[in-house]
Amino acid sequence: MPRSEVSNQQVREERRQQIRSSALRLFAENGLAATKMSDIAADVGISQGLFYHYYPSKEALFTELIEHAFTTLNTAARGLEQLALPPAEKVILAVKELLRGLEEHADTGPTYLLIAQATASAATPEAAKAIIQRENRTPYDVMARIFRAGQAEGTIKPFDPDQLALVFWTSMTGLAIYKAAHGAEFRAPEADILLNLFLTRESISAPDQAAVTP
Amino acid sequence: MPRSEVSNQQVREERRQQIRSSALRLFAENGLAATKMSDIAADVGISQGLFYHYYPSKEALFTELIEHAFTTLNTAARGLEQLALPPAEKVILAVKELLRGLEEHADTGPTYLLIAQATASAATPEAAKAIIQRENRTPYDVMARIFRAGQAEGTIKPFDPDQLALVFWTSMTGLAIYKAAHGAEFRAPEADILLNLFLTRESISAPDQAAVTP
DNA sequence: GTCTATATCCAGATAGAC
DNA sequence: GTCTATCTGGATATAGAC
Repeated sequence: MPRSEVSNQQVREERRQQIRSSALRLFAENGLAATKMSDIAADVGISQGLFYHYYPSKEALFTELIEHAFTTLNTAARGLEQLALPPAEKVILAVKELLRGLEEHADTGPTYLLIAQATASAATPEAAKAIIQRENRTPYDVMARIFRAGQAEGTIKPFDPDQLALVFWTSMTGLAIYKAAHGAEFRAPEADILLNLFLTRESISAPDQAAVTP
Repeated sequence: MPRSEVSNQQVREERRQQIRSSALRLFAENGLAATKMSDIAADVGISQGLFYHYYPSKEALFTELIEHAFTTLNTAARGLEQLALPPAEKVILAVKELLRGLEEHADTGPTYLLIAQATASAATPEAAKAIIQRENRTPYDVMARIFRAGQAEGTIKPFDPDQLALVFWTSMTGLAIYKAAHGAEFRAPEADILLNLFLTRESISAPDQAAVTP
């Protein structure tokens, strides 16, 4: 295979990546319908026509982004579950990584937002809905299992593990929305605040009483 | 004033109320751009043309809904703050009322969602943005003051009150999104789970260890 | 007040030159 | 691969009859 062909494929995939990167942020902030092709093209720095050499339609791009988002999220969730750590440590790691991602990594917030929006909206393309239907429960199930294991050890608070998982993920979604709304001003809360939701006193995260300024 | 004129005005305001009620739910679920005039008209049960006898445009309706949403929310927040109750009791009341509203009252979830979406999206009409700019901080400020007062009494956990307020409201937003996505299946989490975020052990909400099923 | 029919506009997608 | 110009469909908003 001549060098030029390899290079062409590389260039093509890079362009697609540029498009996904711009579109992820725009879709997450404004939704599918309110994001215009002209917005995406302008953000990438290409003409509107050229977009269609990389994706057949706006909906196809959106659907591919949903698939990417779930792959990222569910791979991370399953990886977390299989780490050789006690359950409470997995929760600590998850909260810290998610909050750090929200604050530092440009794609983390948009990824959750895209999923949250697409799940809630009736206007989501059918192909994307099918992916959501298939992949949606994994993060909740993984966290519920980790919470249940921690309760057996006494390190996780004795609430219904499904409800704890619900609160865990909806808190992250809520923070992602807030970040989308407030942008650069956003500072993620201390991990200890959220960890107090889940961990018992016996675990490491008791708040420091001396930190209060009356 | 003849009876018919009074009646006419009443009917007119009722119609506007019907329109707002339908539109609130549709805008909250799908966003401004993805909600078509035909959707709203069909949901209300009127023709598309008739809508324009009650509102001059889709954006004007959206803006009025944003104004209503903030009036409701901020009136409730200020009312809570002025109750003759200890701070911890205000927090308990707020969490329970919000969770109950989310589960039982059709407008509660959409109200938070509409605000969250409109705040995050660049496609929000300018008139609505102005309202958001003016009203947005009130709920956060109110909760932060209540938390601070509770910390002085030792009933609220000694974390940064602004961060506690952030977690408080973003949790509610996240739950509202989840409810929009999952509809009838949604069951709000136990208030005690969220209250554990805020209240110290000295307050009433220690989890019941016996409730765990190992 | 209410509907049907229609004008206008704009966004998604295509065609064809370079 | 990339752009400009254009087609087409559909959504907002208006006009006019009842």
